[in-house]
Amino acid sequence: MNSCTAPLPDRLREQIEEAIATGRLPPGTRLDEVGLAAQHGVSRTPLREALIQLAAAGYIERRSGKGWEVARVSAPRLCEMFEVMAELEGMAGRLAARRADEADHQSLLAAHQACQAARDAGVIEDFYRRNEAFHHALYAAAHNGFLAEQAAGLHRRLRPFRRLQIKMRNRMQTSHGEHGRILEALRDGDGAAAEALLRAHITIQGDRFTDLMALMDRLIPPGQ
Amino acid sequence: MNSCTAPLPDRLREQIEEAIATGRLPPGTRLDEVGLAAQHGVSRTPLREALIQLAAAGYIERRSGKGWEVARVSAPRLCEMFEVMAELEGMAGRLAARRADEADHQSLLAAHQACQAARDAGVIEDFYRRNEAFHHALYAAAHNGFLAEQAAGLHRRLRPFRRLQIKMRNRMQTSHGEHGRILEALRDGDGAAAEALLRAHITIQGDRFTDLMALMDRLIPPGQ
DNA sequence: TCGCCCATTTCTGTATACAGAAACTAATTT
DNA sequence: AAATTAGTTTCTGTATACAGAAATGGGCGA
Repeated sequence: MNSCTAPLPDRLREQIEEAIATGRLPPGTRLDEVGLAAQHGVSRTPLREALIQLAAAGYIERRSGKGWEVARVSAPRLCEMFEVMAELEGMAGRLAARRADEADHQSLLAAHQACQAARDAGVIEDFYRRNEAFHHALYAAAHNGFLAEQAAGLHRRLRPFRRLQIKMRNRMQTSHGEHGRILEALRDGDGAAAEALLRAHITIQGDRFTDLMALMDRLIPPGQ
Repeated sequence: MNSCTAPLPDRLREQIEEAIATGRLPPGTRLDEVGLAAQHGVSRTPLREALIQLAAAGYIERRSGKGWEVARVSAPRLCEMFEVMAELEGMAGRLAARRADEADHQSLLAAHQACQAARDAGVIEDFYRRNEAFHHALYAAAHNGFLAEQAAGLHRRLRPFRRLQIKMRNRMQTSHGEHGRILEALRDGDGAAAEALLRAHITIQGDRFTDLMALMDRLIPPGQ
């Protein structure tokens, strides 16, 4: 069990983050230090470190003296986060259009084709992972390491919601089509087009907004 | 001494962050847990919590098993961070231009006039603080809480470098002038103009880039 | 004189102990 | 019967203890 060499707190953080992302720990869940520690077979010290890091990333919140709870992401808050995500993606596209080298274009194309394969196979989970890889390739192509970190972090934090989104009917189809047009713009070195396409690709609007709001109810527990 | 009611780790974090920002703990400084704990009169536990939070925010880095050290911000890295900062500021401006209400405009004007007073008095430290307040007013006017948090965090992290910048000759003058033009664009509801002005206001280019690079040498210790 | 190896020491990572605060329960009073 | 309060219990925040790893320094050998 302890064969993994990664630091203990990091592993705990990943496990808890995964539990939050998959909904096993829904928003508002109270996190008990002793309970979680016992559950993971460690003492409170490394577990606390994991919780502190999760709180710093915004996954959980600490109510002073009252313990930790999984962050409740309100609908307006979620819109705000997607709005920032759209901006970062657009920025990455704009920069990638003029900075991407041949290797970057290759990575993007490979990721795009992997998405296509998953779409054709109809395996949502595969498409979901490869879609993430596509966006990471984009961040790399922008050649701004700090932007890549920030964008990847926010992308990761929005994971559970995107997961819901992508299950919507035809979302795989339309998403893949948008990726294709983005690739074209990048190939043409058209930064403005890439930026606009990526903003639109991320932005929640119209039906997709309503869909997401409807789906959010499934994530938020009845209490409060 | 212990009259403050803020949680102990938060106070430690602020103090250490301040020490890093002011250069009392220059990049590359090794941070010793027992030493810092003794120095602050606390045990290692709350101090470790502060260090974990600082690491999460990027102020310090942990080399597994080898302790902590103040993050070395390379010149390219710094450019990347300013590039993202420029994007966030531009975004805030674009949003503020169409979302700001009368109270927001009042806050911005008040902050602007406070800057003007500090500029006329020639007190750099005052101008520095009020400049920060101006930008915070801008974030608030954008009416995106998440953006405000992200922008404020990055702004804070770039503090030491902006501090150096602002000491440059005439920087107070030009900065204040730019603020004035930004206010006009916001008043006119001209989002594109506000975005462009704020991008340019933040972006490091030309002489300012060279200035900053020259000044960075004063921050980076001789070692390595 | 330079390099290598071993012992010592320091420091990190983790576990545990303890005090104080918060939450919960139950009993008593209005 | 409902509300309030006292007692109990649980949990957080902090301190301390301990083991293992890394860094340091001295001594020995080439």
